[in-house]
Amino acid sequence: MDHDILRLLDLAERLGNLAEARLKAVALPHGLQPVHARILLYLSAANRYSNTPQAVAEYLGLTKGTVSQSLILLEDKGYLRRVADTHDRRIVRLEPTPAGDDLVREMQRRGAGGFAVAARDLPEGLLAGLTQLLRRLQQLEGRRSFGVCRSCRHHLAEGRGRWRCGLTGEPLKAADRRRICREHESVAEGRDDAGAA
Amino acid sequence: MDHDILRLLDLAERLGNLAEARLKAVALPHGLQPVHARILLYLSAANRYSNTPQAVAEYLGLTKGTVSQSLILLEDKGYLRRVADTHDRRIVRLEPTPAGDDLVREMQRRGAGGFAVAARDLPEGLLAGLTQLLRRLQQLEGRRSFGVCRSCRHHLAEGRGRWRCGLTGEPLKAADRRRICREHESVAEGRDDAGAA
DNA sequence: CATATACGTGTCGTATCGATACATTATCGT
DNA sequence: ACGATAATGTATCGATACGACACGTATATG
Repeated sequence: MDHDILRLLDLAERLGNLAEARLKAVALPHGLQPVHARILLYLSAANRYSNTPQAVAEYLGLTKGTVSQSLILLEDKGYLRRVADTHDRRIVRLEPTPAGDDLVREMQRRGAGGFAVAARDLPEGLLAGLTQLLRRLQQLEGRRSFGVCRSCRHHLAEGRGRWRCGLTGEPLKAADRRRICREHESVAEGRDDAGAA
Repeated sequence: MDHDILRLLDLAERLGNLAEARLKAVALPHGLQPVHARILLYLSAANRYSNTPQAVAEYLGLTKGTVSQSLILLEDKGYLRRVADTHDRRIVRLEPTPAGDDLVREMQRRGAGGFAVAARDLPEGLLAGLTQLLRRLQQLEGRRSFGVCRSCRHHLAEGRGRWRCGLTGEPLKAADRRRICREHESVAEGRDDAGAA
């Protein structure tokens, strides 16, 4: 059993290497490194509570300083812009520019190209199983889970296609529910009983 | 479908990050970086055709130059030793010293510690599915698969607990069959064993 | 209202990794 | 024996990641 988890993590690392190599091939011609690509990809999927430098650092497991430098580069190249928050003036919001959105789409297209064939006929619960594993490990390490809004324990359905975030009280649009949230908490596994969802 | 593979790769990267952080915590007190730890872990699992600097570089997706420097450090610290090959004197074999084996065991123990709980009750085919995916992607990228000997198309059973490698013609001991081989090729298409070992 | 504390962000200096290019040595094919 | 090929090692260079510090803002406390 100990060996299984180790082999899983080794597989994850090697898969990650492949993904990074692919990302690099797409990003390098634009003068970007894989890290920059990952930041842009995250920001294109993050919701309005989660598009700050701090959130980027936590998501990718980097320090603020490291992220800050990458953000400067991305802004200089015109792939994202900083927007001052209106309510809390400490906070800087990061929004991909149209050029940034284009690049994200290109990376998704060329990143998936060819790979999609390889992903056919894979076991049903692969995605769900991996997600579950990641959640648990991140909880063990005291890190945020960064799940999609819809799967959060604070996500409230109010009927007739209306939803609300129980943490902030704000209403949620359909598109919001698919985005990544920094405040995400798993539904069933708030406690450490590790019960299968 | 396109999105599924992208989410899978994103999950893999994040899992890999966690694994690397854990590895770092174990390796740093010994004056080693995560990369050095991964090299040592690979060498402890590689078979006699696959314990060369070149193989390490291919397995981890690094260049020879990078690996060469890490090997110097690992040798200086006494965790591995270089052994000249008797038949082909260009080749240098890398073998963990007893101290290196100890460190590998410590990393396996402390790396799995705590994580093993998280791996309970995961879907059955998770390991096999990930292995299969990795094989296919590596084949697409023209990279070697580095599977375990037993799952290779060159692996021949001769009955009565005797096996042979169809590529080199050499007989295989039981322990050899569990090791990672650089010349590994998948059996047919897909039918890999994830090696419940 | 004044102060103290916490938080988010950005900057600078340092260490280390990873890649490219080149040099060296050994083996293999003819 | 000789050129081609392959594996390894070395040197240099760019870039990333980290840590410590500084600054402005928000929030709590009296």
